[in-house]
Amino acid sequence: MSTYGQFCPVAKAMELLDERWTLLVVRELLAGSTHFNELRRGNPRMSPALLAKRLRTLERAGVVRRHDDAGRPVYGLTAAGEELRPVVEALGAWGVRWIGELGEDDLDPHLLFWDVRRTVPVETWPREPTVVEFRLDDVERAVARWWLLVRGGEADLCDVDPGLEPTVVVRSGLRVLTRVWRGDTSWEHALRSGAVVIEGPATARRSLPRWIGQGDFARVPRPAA
Amino acid sequence: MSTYGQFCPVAKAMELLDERWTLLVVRELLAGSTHFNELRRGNPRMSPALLAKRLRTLERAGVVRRHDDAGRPVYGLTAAGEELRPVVEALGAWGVRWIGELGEDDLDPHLLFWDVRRTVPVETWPREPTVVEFRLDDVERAVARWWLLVRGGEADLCDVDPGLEPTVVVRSGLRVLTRVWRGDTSWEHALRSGAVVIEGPATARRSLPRWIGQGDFARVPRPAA
DNA sequence: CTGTATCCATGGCGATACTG
DNA sequence: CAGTATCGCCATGGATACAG
Repeated sequence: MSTYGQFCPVAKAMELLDERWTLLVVRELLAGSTHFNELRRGNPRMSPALLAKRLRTLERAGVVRRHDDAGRPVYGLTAAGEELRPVVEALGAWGVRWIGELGEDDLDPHLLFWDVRRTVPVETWPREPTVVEFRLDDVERAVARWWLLVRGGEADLCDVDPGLEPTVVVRSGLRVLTRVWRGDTSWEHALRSGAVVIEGPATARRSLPRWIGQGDFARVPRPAA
Repeated sequence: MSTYGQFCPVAKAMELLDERWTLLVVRELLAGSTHFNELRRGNPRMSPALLAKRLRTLERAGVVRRHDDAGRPVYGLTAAGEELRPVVEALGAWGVRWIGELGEDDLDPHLLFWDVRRTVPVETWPREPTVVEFRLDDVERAVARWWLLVRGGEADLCDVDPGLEPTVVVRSGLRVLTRVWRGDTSWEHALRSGAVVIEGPATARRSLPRWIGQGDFARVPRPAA
């Protein structure tokens, strides 16, 4: 962690927080991840060594607290860490407004559905077990099919067929689905244009946009221009 | 600018903003600096080459706009740049609350008085030209004496004797004065303890804390512990 | 005053493999 | 599952000098 040689609170904060990946680890903790491999899943391109290093730095800084739960390490935010929420929210709100273009490299089905799974409003789903199958038509076959399974108030994500008949099937391109999730476009618009197609019983088809919802920053209003 | 391979708005924002110095340049622009050397003054440890590079990156990203004013380059924030104010404010508020300890290396009289000069509430000062001399007793002589000169609604900073009789003289250590400025301690407490001493006519002595005031993040409440 | 040009050292970090 | 260990590259950025 290198220094700026400034007493300014912004500079002191950035000495810790401007290191690569640091704030994305905090974002994962704010989103509720607690175990090492959960944090890895939220940041798949981060090497485990680097994640371990960042966690220790954050712990030393008083942002993260690590404790053991029956021998298993658990990471959580301290009060100081929890107070980074406004920082992360301000960054996300700014990012969704002003960094709209996504490169091919920014698209990742695993990250998308991982985020969907943990954000999905399960309370709006039917009481009976419900399976939504996603079929991405513009990615390699190995990552083209995903299943979101909601039952008993819990959401599960599978990348292999869970063997249950899907209630609805969603056919889409990865980019479009990602843009809908970010709120760059609406479910309504994506469906009307045919970029996203939902197959299944009429009521389920109509309900699906509300079942899935959108990501945390989707409701941030966009610049007029 | 390296990438994270994530569509998350926080990640997209950080691809731009987590590069070293970037947000401190934005901070300076938010504070009103417009010329290259003003930006350097606010970040004296940044090399000019790097500042130029950051400005160009920010320009490409649509955060900074550069235009010429009678042949002289002027930098300013776009709408996107101006909207980084909440981000910088959230970072500063967090930093002043949770990164309280300042190393010796964080103390810099030039940065301190540069910040004082541009923040000072000139409207509270007397109408007649007023000079405050600062004498730092714990730094090398070359940077131990500073003069803040307010007249005609303008504040000027000198590091050499301006030749005007000072209205008040403030004697202090650099660390204490920095802590008062950041709001880590109050003027009242610093004066009562004798860590800061004000010399001059009684009315001016009593007025000085309000003349100088405190830095932008000083009023952020601190953690109870 | 507003930057460029050049050089160089460092260490950050990505990749991979491996261990308790 | 939860990390260490090791390696090596190359980009970052610090320092300095210089130019329009």
